[in-house]
Amino acid sequence: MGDSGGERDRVRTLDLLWGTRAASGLGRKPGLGLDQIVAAGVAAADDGGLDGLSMRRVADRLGVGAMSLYRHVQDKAELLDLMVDRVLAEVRYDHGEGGTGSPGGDGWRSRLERVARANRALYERHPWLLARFESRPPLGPGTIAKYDAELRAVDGIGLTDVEMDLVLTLVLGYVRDATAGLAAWRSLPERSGEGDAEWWAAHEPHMARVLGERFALAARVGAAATAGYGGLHDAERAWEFGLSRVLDGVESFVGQARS
Amino acid sequence: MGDSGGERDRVRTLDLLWGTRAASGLGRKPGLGLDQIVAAGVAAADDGGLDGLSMRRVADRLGVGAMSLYRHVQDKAELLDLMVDRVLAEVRYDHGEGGTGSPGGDGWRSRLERVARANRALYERHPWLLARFESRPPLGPGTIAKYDAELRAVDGIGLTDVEMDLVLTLVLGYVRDATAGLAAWRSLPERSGEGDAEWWAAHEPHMARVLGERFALAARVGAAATAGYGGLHDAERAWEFGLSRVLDGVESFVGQARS
DNA sequence: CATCATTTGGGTACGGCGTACGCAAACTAT
DNA sequence: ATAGTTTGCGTACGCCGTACCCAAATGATG
Repeated sequence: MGDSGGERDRVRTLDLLWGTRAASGLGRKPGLGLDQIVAAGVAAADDGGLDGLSMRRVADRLGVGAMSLYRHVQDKAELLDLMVDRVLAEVRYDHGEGGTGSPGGDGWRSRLERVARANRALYERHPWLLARFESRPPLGPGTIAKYDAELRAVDGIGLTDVEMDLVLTLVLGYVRDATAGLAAWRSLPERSGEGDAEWWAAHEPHMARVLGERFALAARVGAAATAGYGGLHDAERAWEFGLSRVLDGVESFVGQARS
Repeated sequence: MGDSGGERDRVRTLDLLWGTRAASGLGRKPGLGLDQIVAAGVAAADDGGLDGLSMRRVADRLGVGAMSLYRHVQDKAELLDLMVDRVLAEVRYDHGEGGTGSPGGDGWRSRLERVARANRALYERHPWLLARFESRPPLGPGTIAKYDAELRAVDGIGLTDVEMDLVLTLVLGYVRDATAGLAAWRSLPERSGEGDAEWWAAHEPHMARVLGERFALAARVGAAATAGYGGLHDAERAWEFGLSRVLDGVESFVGQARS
């Protein structure tokens, strides 16, 4: 989503993120603050999605002209970067130290699980974050604070620094993908106005023809997977299943890394 | 990426996908085929990305007017759905039956790994697929053929139908997310024209201030994670690490499901 | 062959987008 | 009072998806 062809100043974006501006004091006083713009952007994206987010719409929300935003922001892409860092700052943890286990710290699994669920909640609060996955936003205070807090979940359990990062990347990646799957599944019936039953009814004639021929396995498993408990419940089950599996994979790794 | 607010006929899209059209034979002969349009769309997206994909551009590639496409396709969104199904049809497998292990079939892990690598190759051939993750496209022949072939990797190893689907969803989800991470990491220096060194140089002054204060852990681990072997090699390592971890998680599940 | 119904190709146009450019207003320093 | 600097924003340009409509091409019917 498109910052391709971008030639904008990344260092200036960092200054914006960390609040390091010159602010010479001269000239007309700004009646419009960067924080308000970013907040309006987040609000606009929260209801309306990334598609509904336009510079004019953000400006309307603030009661200013569209071009006024460009006095504080270089690009729409830069505004999006600032928005990301702002919502990442919302995440808070307070996993102190131990959890279930011994004082050496064996509650890492429950801590990682808490990290996963917090991230899922974040994505559900701001679904447009899911569509920003392909660009690596600059490291702002919100991004780093979140990273720092989440590293604490896997700190001191016998992993090297690189391994801690690898584990965290894996878990966060799983959460993003699984949450995207949940959101897509949830938005499907609402978009076409059909329930799950009608959706399958529309697909069935095509499935039936193909069932006895080449794709018998797909037809059988697909039916079982979606018709089992009803669409939404199934997506929830997939979330729990995947999370357990990922944590199992981490657990076997942590076990042998400690050896 | 917007098909929000879509009210288009999904059944007609299915007919297009499976080649079930009326084709009354009357009227002017079509000088433009649906296949050519979809192929041109894929080609346009391959070089230029999803941002660069516009109806006018696809039409130019075919030497026709932009509005001519709408005789064969309802929407841009429908064209995208057709494009997705077409590229999914590219994936081919020939995992016969056994692999490394006993005739009962214990080569599932290598088969799943082959599935994962094939999907990564697919995403690298068509990076725009990564940005289409949030919409669940209709089940066309390419989608189902791929699903069927991939289910074969986990068929007959003691899992229920639902569990087979869950495992496959988990692995494919990991591949998508990890590949997106690789792509984002790769595109970062090319976008700003900087190498990894300059990127860190730009971030360093801000990191330094924060290092001793609140986010010491993040600063230490972040530096270790990215500076270890150089950016790109690290991303490759993250891919292998995550894949092994996911497969480990599946393995422990398969083991206890067989009990 | 003439006529009509039907289907395809595509030109024009509309509303929305990101944003380059330039000017008027507001403010500080002199 | 004047100059210099910064902010707000109106206008305009080139993109985009696509609604609408008409001309060209073809099969069916007389």
